[in-house]
Amino acid sequence: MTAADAREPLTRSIEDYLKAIYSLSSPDAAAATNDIATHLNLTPASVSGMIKRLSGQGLVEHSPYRGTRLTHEGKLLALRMLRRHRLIEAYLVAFLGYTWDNVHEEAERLEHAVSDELIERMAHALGNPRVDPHGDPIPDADGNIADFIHVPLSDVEPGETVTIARVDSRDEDRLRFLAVEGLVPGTEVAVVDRYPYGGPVTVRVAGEDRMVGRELAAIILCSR
Amino acid sequence: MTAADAREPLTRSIEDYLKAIYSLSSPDAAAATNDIATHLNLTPASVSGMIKRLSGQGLVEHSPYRGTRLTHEGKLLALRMLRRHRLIEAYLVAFLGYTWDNVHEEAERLEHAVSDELIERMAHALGNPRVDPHGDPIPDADGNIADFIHVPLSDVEPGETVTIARVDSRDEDRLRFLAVEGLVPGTEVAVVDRYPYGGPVTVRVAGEDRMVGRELAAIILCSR
DNA sequence: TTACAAATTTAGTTTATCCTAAATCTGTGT
DNA sequence: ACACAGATTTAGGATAAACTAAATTTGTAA
Repeated sequence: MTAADAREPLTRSIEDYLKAIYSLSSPDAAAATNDIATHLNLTPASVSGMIKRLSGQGLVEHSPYRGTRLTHEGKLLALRMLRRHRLIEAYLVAFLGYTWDNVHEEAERLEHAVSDELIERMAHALGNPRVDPHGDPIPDADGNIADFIHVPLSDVEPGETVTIARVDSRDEDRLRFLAVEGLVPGTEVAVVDRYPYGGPVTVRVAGEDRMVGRELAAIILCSR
Repeated sequence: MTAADAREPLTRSIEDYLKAIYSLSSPDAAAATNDIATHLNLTPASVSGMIKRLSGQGLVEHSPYRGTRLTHEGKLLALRMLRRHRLIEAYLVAFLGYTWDNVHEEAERLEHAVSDELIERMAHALGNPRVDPHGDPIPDADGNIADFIHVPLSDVEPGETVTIARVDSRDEDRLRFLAVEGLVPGTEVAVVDRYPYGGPVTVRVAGEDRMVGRELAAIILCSR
């Protein structure tokens, strides 16, 4: 049984549920109904109803009151959506003048409308990138996704030099601010100092010292 | 009252109805319910119901049993969809390796998902083309559409030389055949002979004589 | 002019997806 | 051990957009 088997058509709504459940569950924890509802801006009651249907379609496993996790098939479909979303973002930034702070919404709509063929053509035009403009890994067409190990900038010890690999936020204001500060994936930063108790981190970027608040430092993921 | 005024959100289905009514009506003739149904692959009863709703939204005018035509606002929205569809087709062919015979379906889905911003970015990347890969005129962002005057190849007199401007078909097989024969927009053809009673037309293309059946000749629109 | 076939509309359902309100479960703190 | 807050599910609707079947209108052919 693979994701390519015959199955009822995926609606936009189902695709969104699968993505949400993917991002809210982990190998050890199932996704909570309430969290899914918050993530999708729906009421918990609506989510309960839909999960019953997804479960009937074999896309999720649901233990009442305990949470929901994706089946293998559901996970493949979720990864397919992730691939679409991230490739679309990469394409829009590379070829159509979008910036990393304004691609999310566009990709959110397009990911439901593009064909597999178009996605693969975009991937080809981009040279099969491994990450999107935020540094998020792009699953391959078979649903394999790289599992990079990153450290939040807020956890890097003073004295260390790291490279920004990924920024974990879709908030337009934060992303614009980070771009202005030069804190984007690929940039090398040296941690100069770190104030205790949630204080800011001082980093040296392109020869200049900058202070980065803990809230931001926590979403800037780095590789050593 | 312009199309930019506050109005309920356009659903995919409404957008499709507006396009269908646009293409099935003319200044003098309203679109027939049955024809809309055929065009959209729905039952006439469904169309009747939806037309009532569109009428309530001020997008169409409906005289029961006599047909439906677009209001000014409805027409602007239909032209907006046409612009989207045709620019998407042009973009996919120019930048992503699509061919004129396989872009239609992809554009049909994307046209409902793209933002105005993306459309204008694609238009810019293309250099604001006036026609799509089939030679269909692309409305501008204000809803103005060129009204080219063309002659079907089947009506061109032997001895005349014309340029193919537009091909009025979305059928993949026909389009592929025409591409192989070199009968695409921009090509100059000389009509050598024309057999009576619906017989084929003989044309000279790129130094070679070809026979074109009337069915095809009728959808090949030419300018003199 | 009438009678009928074709076109259209109305009436009544269906399915997907959402909602609110009410009922039920679960784990934690005393 | 148990009571309660918070999480979840169930029950009962609403709306959008289809459908089928039945009723109605229209134009045309005899």
